[in-house]
Amino acid sequence: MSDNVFDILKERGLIAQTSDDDAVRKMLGNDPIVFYIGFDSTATSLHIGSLVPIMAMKHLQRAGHKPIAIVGGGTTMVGDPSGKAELRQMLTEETIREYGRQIHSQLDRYLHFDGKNCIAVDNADWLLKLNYVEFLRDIGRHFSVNRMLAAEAYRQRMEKGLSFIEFNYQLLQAYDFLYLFRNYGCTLQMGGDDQWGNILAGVDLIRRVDNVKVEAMTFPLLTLSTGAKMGKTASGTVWLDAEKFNPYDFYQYWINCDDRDLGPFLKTFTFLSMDEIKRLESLQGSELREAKQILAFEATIISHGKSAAREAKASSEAAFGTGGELDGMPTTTINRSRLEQGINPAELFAEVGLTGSRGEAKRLIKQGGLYINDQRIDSLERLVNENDLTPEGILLRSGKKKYHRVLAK
RNA sequence: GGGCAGGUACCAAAGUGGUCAAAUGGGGCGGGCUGUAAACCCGCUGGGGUAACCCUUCGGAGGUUCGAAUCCUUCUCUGCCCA
Repeated sequence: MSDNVFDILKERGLIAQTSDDDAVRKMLGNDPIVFYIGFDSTATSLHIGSLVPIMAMKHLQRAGHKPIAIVGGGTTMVGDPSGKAELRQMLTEETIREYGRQIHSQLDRYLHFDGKNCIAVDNADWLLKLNYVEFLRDIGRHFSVNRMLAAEAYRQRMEKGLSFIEFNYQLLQAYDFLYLFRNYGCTLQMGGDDQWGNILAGVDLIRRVDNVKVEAMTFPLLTLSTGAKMGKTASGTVWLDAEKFNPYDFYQYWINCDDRDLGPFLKTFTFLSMDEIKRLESLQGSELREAKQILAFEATIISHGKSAAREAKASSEAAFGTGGELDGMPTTTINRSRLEQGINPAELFAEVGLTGSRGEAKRLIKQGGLYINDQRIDSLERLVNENDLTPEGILLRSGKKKYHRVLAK
């Protein structure tokens, strides 16, 4: 098999479209190139959806190419209408900066910015300085409104309405590419397939103003076999930040994936060899659990490191099988005196976040959905007290698989 | 700027003075069956309370009324048509 990273991405199903397959393959097979992906600063943390571009960047990085990550302070101020049903909430400049800082440090964990072979830039640095009229004359004139309106991304929005600010997003993203091309020699932009239009706009722009052919590549948008969008669970969005989304829960997210998603997930979210992946995919029935454990372990290592992954794995095994330590389990420590008095379980479950409210906890108790140390709570009268305290603490469970450990001090 | 139609819970969408914490569908959650999977069946789905009941919610703010998601005023946002 070829060691051209293009072929690796292709084999893993990570390529949706390119501007020119042969040209892209050739450029990736030769000397190191500079490429970029943009990340919006719309939240304090990236979520699992950003993992696809991150993995792709890592693949190219491993092959010796030089990544640039744009943390999009400038473009975020405008807001990308692609794939959005309506105008999204406008964030203040200050908020966007703060989000950008956090996202920058997260990306750093994956990519290790060194300021030279791997850098992060904020497009606010150049976009905010643009002069409006000058920009219109130099850049705006290269964009055909007719053509933009024909694009799927905008056509959808013709129904719901599209504000002028959003309509400009594409110009700014195209300009980013031009800027990076001129200042960093960046010749390839990648992104999710929903970005195809925006990315191509940049390719076109560079061809028109600098008469150079640069390239574009997009990744397929991962949807689950159930049709749902990836990355939502009962505990909310699957964030990449360990503070916002516990590594144990992260591990469980992968364990709980649908059988049908296993193969694509292994290819996309781990660096396992294709041979190994083929072996895992061929497993049948309950053996698939083993494959899911490997998926979960590998994916957790990439995002949270080896020791967190080990803890998560051990806790998962402790909760669902035999043996293993519970140390990676989300844990809350409470005052021993409260146990001595006895705690209303509804209160405790709500407090540790296993249920959204006491009312919900009570409902679940009535439905037989809450457990203490794997024993169903069968009465609203029951209190949690010292007798429930095991050497491992008290293991609370909501439903089949949401666990939380309580320690007393 | 003018005219019209709208803003209801996570989403979509009923409701047009009390019987509305608000139909229905989706989603989500719990139970059963399983493999920590899918499909399927049953149940739940604002907060507090064992309960009676209390509190908060129908774009925002005022008002009418014994009583408002429902009527009035005003503000605001969105869509459509005209300019």
